[in-house]
Amino acid sequence: MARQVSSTTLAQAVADHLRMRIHRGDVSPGERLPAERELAEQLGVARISLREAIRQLREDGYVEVRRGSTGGTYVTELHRPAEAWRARMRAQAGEMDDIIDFRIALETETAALAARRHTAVGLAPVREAVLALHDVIGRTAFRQADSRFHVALARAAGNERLEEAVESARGELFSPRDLLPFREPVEETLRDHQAIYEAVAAGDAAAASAAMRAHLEGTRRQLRIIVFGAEDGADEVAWSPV
Amino acid sequence: MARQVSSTTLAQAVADHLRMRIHRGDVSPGERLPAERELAEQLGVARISLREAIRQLREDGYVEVRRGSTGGTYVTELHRPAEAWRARMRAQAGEMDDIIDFRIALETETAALAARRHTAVGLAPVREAVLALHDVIGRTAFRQADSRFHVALARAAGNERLEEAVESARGELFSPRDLLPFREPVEETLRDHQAIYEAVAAGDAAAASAAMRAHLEGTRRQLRIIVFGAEDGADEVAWSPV
DNA sequence: GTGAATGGTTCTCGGTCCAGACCTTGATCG
DNA sequence: CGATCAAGGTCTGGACCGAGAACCATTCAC
Repeated sequence: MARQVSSTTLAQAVADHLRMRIHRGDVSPGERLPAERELAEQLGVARISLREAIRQLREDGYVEVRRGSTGGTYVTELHRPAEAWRARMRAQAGEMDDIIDFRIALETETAALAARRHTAVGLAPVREAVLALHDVIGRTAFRQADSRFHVALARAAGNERLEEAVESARGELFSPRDLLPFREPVEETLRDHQAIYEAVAAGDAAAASAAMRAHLEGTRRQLRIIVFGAEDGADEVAWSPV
Repeated sequence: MARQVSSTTLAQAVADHLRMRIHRGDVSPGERLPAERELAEQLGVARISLREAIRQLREDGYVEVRRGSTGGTYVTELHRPAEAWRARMRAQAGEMDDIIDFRIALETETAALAARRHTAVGLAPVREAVLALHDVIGRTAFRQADSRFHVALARAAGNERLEEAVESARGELFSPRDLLPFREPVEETLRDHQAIYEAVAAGDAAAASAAMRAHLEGTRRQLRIIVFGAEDGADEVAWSPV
């Protein structure tokens, strides 16, 4: 009966939104955000609120601001936020697993729903995202193709609540993959996405769900290596799909 | 790139919080909320913000306010909100199924996690909630015991994100069960809860997940009858657990 | 050097929120 | 019957936030 309730300031909401978009890879290191006046209008907020949000992101090392005619708000290489994220995951041991478990809950069922409701038109973006991963050059394109796949699949499932929750949960993980050597995750991700797509396209809900679970358990292993530096406890993953 | 971002007023947040608590059955028809000054302090907001929230709830027919020494804010019989909810679900056909599908995603995995992590101490509240349903007299007690079970199970799963999401999704459904004849849902719910509890206590994640799915599909059937008045399309439920 | 595009700053108006004081209502008890 | 008390109802002053608009400062291309 005693939980605290609070509202969010607009600047905070904008900062969260932008941070999530950076985490998800919608905008990548080196890229420039739209000009303040323009972005404020796009988001439907006053410029001063957007500026306060940018100030927060700058303090956390997500963006750098330059003035002048080629100026603007540029996304950094994200070294500092990535390291801060890693430190936080190390400090609060269970949190990373909780996020992954949450994603498993959402995305296995998302894959199953997409398989049951699959339509050619709904699956087209999913297929494109799978193909895009083949031609990927560089981390930026990799992260964007990866994100596109999961979001497209959520949309194909046709459930707005699931789609929003998937996007939100994905925003809590992100960038530290850039700290990994590059070849392996791409190949593994490519293989997993392919398998999920095929199961969904075949209308096999159980297989789609199982493939998604396997994919996310693979993500968990990767993140464990990144965060903790060694592959400990990687065998407790072997329980059968529910 | 063009999504709108917005903040919430504190009064709106408080109203949503209280409405959800009523939906979930934490406070039942006829019960009195704490005095305004007291409740405002509990929630950590100014009295004027709480009053604005109560004004909203009063307009929607959730509460009645009486003055004097036995006065206070009383929860109504909820006839009007229940009817409004039903009308909304009829108008937006897919929404009810989306909410149920969302709950299935969250709660099947919650049950599986609880089964894998089961500890005697964590399961005690779940067991109590199952037993409470045996002794239930009246709708109020039924709804509270039902709610207690799901929340206790989410807590036993030990994942805060899942727990919050489960509570939030449950807040979107609720009360219309009171419009049903009373005996059947109790017996069905009792049987389902018992099955879920036994699977969790046995550490059988797959069985717990399947039992939860069956329970929620049963809920879907009940709600279909309540909202649409007939049992249509009740057979498309028969696909096997994933 | 000039122009254009950008971020930086300041002002005003209205809305939100808080804290506190005070008023009104209605049940109850001496 | 009247006093009391616990509850909701109302008002005020001040702090802060958000929207909108105008203007300042910096940088770069030409």
